[in-house]
Amino acid sequence: MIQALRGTRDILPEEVGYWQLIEQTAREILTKAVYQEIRVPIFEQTSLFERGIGEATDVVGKEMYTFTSRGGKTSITLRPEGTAGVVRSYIQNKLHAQGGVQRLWYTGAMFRYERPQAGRQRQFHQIGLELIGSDAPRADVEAIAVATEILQALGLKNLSLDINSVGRGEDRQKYKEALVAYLEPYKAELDEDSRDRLTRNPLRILDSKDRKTQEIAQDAPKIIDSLSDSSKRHFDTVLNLLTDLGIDYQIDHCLVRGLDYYTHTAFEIKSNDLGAQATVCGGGRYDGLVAELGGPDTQAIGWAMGMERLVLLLQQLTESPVNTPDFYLVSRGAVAEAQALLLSQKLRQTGFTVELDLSSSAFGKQFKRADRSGAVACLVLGDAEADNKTVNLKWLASGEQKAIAQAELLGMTEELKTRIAELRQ
RNA sequence: GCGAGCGUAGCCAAGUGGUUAAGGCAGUGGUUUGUGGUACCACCAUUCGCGGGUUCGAGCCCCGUCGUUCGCCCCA
Repeated sequence: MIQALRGTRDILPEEVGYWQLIEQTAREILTKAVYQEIRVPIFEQTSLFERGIGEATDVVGKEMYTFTSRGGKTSITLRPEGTAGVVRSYIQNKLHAQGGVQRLWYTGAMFRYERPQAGRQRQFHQIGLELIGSDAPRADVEAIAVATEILQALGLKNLSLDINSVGRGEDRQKYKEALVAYLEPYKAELDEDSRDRLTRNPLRILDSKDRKTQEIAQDAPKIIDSLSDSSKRHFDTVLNLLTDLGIDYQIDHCLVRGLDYYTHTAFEIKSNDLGAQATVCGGGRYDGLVAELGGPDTQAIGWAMGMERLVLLLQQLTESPVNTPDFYLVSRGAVAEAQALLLSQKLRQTGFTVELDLSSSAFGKQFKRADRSGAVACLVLGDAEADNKTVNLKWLASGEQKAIAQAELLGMTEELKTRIAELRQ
């Protein structure tokens, strides 16, 4: 038997309602904030991610699905995240020439070669937002606010917003030096990974889960103290505006995100109800990325949410929304079955959901299936009804039924809709 | 890449070396060939992920392998 590859999975009908709910909710809120959907390719030239995300990052270093195109010349990579592709498109299509800011959002599959675990897969799905062309602190807060609105609209609880500023390039360089200077004397006591990172990517040491390393990191210099005045002012303004909007946050001095392009604001929204992979939404400002990828000097901020993780949370809260029919059509006998088929189509055209039993089996069997389908009402068509063009309308909850002309049934749409809506309560 | 747990039917499972592999859900047929939800009856794994080994005998023990889950790393 051929199975789905490790780290990929099927989203079956019983689960897909959650996905549709998330997509629909996000789409509504994003649309109200006048974000426009953008759809970009699922694979790109490898160098886009190498330059955009950073060669030293884990994502680029060991997690990308990279292959050579058939011609043998181009190195191609399945996108491991959404921002790089959107920014490439922004530059290539000269969206900056339209002036002002671009408010964009996207959704789709991302790919990273990692060991699967709870809330982590090799093919996973994100919904993300990019607000390109503003360096205003209000942009940071708008982006975060839209994220929290979506999460709130989904009814998710126990979420917390962690935020930090990683400053701009110069700030970070200065901080890196201070941090390395502080850590150097403790080198022997750090865990192995952190020792490696001392030269390669010292900021990430702050994030280590090793006990001893955490203790040492506690007293390390804070990045905030290395920020320039303007960077500090930006961060303070963002925090004040969050407070104005009533959005709670914790400053996490150790929050350093794994992609190189982040500047200034970095944030994560986490849940207590997930396993080790607790981040539901992550993002930040990326003021240097557009220029780095060959576009004009342009500031921007964005985030991405992990759809699988949202689904995990929703599953804890609600039953999967299911599509149950208004009518289940029971029929038997050649003429009756043909009429039932036609009737099902006409009912659909007037706005009902209709399931047609295709079995020709005994009425008893068909009623049993009608029950299981969760239908509100049954329409019964046998030889007798077929002869005089009637149909038996049976309300399944009460068992009440009556014969009615097919033409008449099709004319009482509003009355039926009201009745069905009542019975669905 | 590293560590730990788990693989018995479509799903949930009992079973810890000794004849025929419990049970439940779902499914199919029937009691009931023009009326469902309840009830009752029947059917539904020659086989326990796969390969090898130990043994008179293996779902059960051992080795390998594949899959899966959780964790490390990293991130959504």
